[in-house]
Amino acid sequence: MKKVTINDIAKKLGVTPSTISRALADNKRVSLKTREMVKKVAKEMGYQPNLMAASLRKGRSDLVGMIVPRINRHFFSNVISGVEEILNPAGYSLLIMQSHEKLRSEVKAVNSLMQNRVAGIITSISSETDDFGHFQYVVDSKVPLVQFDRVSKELTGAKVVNDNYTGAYLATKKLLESGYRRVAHFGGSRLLKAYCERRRGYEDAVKDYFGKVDEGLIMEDVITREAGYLKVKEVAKEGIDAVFCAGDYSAFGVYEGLKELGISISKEFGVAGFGNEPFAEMIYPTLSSVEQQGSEMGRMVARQMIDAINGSGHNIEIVVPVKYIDRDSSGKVL
Amino acid sequence: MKKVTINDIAKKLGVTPSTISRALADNKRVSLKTREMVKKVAKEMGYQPNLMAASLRKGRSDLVGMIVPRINRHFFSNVISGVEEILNPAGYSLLIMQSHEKLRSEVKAVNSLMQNRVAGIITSISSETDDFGHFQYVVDSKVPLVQFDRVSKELTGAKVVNDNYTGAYLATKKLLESGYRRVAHFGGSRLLKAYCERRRGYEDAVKDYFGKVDEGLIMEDVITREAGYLKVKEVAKEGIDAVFCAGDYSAFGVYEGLKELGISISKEFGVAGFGNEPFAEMIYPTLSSVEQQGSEMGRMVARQMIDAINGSGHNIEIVVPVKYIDRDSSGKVL
DNA sequence: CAATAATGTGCAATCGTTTGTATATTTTTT
DNA sequence: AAAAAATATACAAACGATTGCACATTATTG
Repeated sequence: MKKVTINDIAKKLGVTPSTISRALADNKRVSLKTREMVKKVAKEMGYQPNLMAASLRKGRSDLVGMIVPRINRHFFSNVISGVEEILNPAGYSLLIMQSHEKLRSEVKAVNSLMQNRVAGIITSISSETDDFGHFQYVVDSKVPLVQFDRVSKELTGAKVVNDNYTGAYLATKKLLESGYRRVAHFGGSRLLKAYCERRRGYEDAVKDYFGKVDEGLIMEDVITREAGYLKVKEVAKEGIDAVFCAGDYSAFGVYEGLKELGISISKEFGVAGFGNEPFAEMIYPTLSSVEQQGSEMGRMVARQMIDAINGSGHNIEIVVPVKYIDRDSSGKVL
Repeated sequence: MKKVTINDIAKKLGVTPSTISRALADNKRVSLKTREMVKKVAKEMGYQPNLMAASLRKGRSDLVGMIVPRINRHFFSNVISGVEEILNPAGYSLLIMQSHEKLRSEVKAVNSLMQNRVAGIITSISSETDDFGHFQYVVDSKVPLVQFDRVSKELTGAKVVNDNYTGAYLATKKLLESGYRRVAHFGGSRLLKAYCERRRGYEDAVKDYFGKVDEGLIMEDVITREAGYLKVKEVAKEGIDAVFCAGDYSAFGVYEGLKELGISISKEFGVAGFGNEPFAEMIYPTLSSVEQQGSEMGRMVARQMIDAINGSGHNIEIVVPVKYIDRDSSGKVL
């Protein structure tokens, strides 16, 4: 079963390949009659265009590359899903690679994508990345680069980020309004802007309530379940009665620590997380958290990419709203 | 900044493009000296091979297509991750599409991948798919097809599935050994083999224990959280004292139902799930479940694909072992 | 030293499209 | 009815690599 090409169709119809090509592309330069005939015959013959040939000739492909730290992370897989949702109907296919948070892998991925002559690259930068040469190369090559979540200001092109600030602000505010008085913050790495923003949201909420922030209540790099567990056991006895965690996993660690200490979550100690992992509403008590709307973010990212490919790209930072989800862990009413 | 081609390198070195091509491919027909020189200059000039041109000429690309129902499902994203882990170092890139459980999308995805002349297609069939013409077309086109998890015997090529049977058997067996006497089964669709296998595992475990199976204890299509919740409220009063669910989500629904009914999980009523979702060890009491080892499965799938691409593909079904994880929900010792 | 083999490189066609320009045909305008 | 404009199709050169075959040079052999 040999692959049928436009030349085969041309031969069968007694016209030239160029006419076939134009007919299939609905070019008005070929008569409507011919166009219909060509399409009919093409379908009959089971013609499948060879996108590689087309891309080679056109100088760009219909592939969009995407590099994320890990595919199997709730947030990232949601973004991917959203991107795909928009990109596919627009005629693009997604080439996905993961960096595993390693700069080396990221560089390799970029090269691989560039060799495939992708129409653009979407990425959320690895946490290890401190040199942006590989991405700068993308930009210099005039290949659209759209960043999301973990973005670098050093690189031009569209950026799409969550409204980490507001999410953190709202989560913290609710803890304060529920009556907790010494609300701590378990943050992430200061190197990642997302965490800085969450911290800022926390600080401003506290400031707006008390007029000042107690720096002693802020702990950095407490982002894993284990870290949350250890840290809360360390500080819970020091008069702290609530914590806003920069991630749901550390919040769950806090749950474990508190249970071990015999401290009642919600009644005696408020907790809020960030990310709204699926388990947030399944644990007891249910965990207040901030939903990141990954799919929505992915859709925005995809739209930016399409614009950029079409030459109407903007060098802007888009902030996607987040949703604070109030559950039992942050209300004293339990 | 114009893209540099092998012709540019050839011109600079005063040789022909063919020599460059061979040198870069480490062909012994060009002298070691020349090869090294070419590579050095290529690097200096920032040469990035054009994979589309190469693929066009060679008649096949280094892209592997993958179609899954949903990217953002824990299990699938793990498989993708595993596939990528093996395929990338081997020089292949992954083109991912989701079917959203729709036949139409699946067909579109297949066409899109075929047009991109992928070297092979990996897929887990949509639950809606009852016609396999699109995949048969892939097989007929001699494009390797590797199926996983949701496979069809109608299609030739490697298949990789979980040992659903054993996982279900072990989970059920543990419930019986813990002393529960009327163990029900909340299963999935009979159309999907995976669920049939889980049911079979349940049945055999019960048979081995009691000598016979009470068909009345088996409920089909109870796979969502909502369904589990409703069903357990309906049947818990009928003397049932445990349930093996074909999925963790329905198991969680069972938790909700039981809590509402005031029935103590584990002490009075045993529960086991399937899938080992992240929340399984975070809920109270922790949920016994069967881990599917998605990444491992992905790695196996990728290896099968590489074999198939290299012409040494087997038309076999590989069974990947699962891991029963015993937690509190299925022991009366709580 | 002639004949043969081995080695390294060049030539040119090819993969399947796209597209600028040319040409042939038809239609419209004056 | 001749000139101009519009329409439809053909021609041929790309795009950037790969590869069978030919050729030239050097090394090996009898």
